Amino acid sequence: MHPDITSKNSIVSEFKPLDPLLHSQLRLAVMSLLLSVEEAEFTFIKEKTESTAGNLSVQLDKLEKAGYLAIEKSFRGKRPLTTCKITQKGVKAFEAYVENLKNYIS
Amino acid sequence: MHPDITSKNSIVSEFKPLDPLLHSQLRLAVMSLLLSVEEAEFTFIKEKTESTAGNLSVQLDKLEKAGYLAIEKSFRGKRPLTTCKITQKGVKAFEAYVENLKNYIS
DNA sequence: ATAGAATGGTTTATAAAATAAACCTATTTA
DNA sequence: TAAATAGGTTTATTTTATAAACCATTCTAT
Repeated sequence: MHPDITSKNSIVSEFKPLDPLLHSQLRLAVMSLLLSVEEAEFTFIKEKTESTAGNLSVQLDKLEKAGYLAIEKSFRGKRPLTTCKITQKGVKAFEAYVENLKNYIS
Repeated sequence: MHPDITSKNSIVSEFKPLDPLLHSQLRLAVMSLLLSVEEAEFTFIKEKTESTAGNLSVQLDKLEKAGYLAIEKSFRGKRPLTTCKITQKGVKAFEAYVENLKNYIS
């Protein structure tokens, strides 16, 4: 990792792009939550993030499609149960996001 | 500031809403930049943030309308010159944003 | 047994945002 | 004097975020 020497700039770490998938309040909250618990049910996430079911459903889909979450659908007794876990890819992405973000807020 | 005791929650600082005006890559970069230099020209900001003029123009307007920036239009020689400063309100908002954000990323 | 409420979501529609493209006026350069 | 450059603004387009409506099943109370 040698320093960045371009015609424009000799300093690294200006404002690097922030992963748009993570730069969203609800998705970021979901990822943050799942980093701390490693597994959570839909309704639990919904309560903790104070989101609506519809919004959460959409955002979980996006995170899953990006490979940041693994989502399992099963049943608890007779009722549907959606369980979410963060993936290693998700952890990496989150960490990178935080690193980049620091250059904006420090 | 006593602890938050509601029917829902006895813990403060879950995921507080993030000021949508600041939770935007370009606007956040602009604010960050202006916090460090306290005054900057349009073209300087444009270069540092690697934004297009159109996008920057729109975002500066929003920040000004929110009272986060003071924008002065003048001339340097014969050419138009737009100069931007962060306001106290802007500083406060930025600080609050960062405080809230920390609960998401720590 | 059955009407109504609750659970656990998904799908679709709407509003808001971000971004890019097109444009404008004046100025400088060839 | 035509073309390029500076310094932007305005408008149009694409993405996002969010809310509203919906769906299937399951409980609950009568």
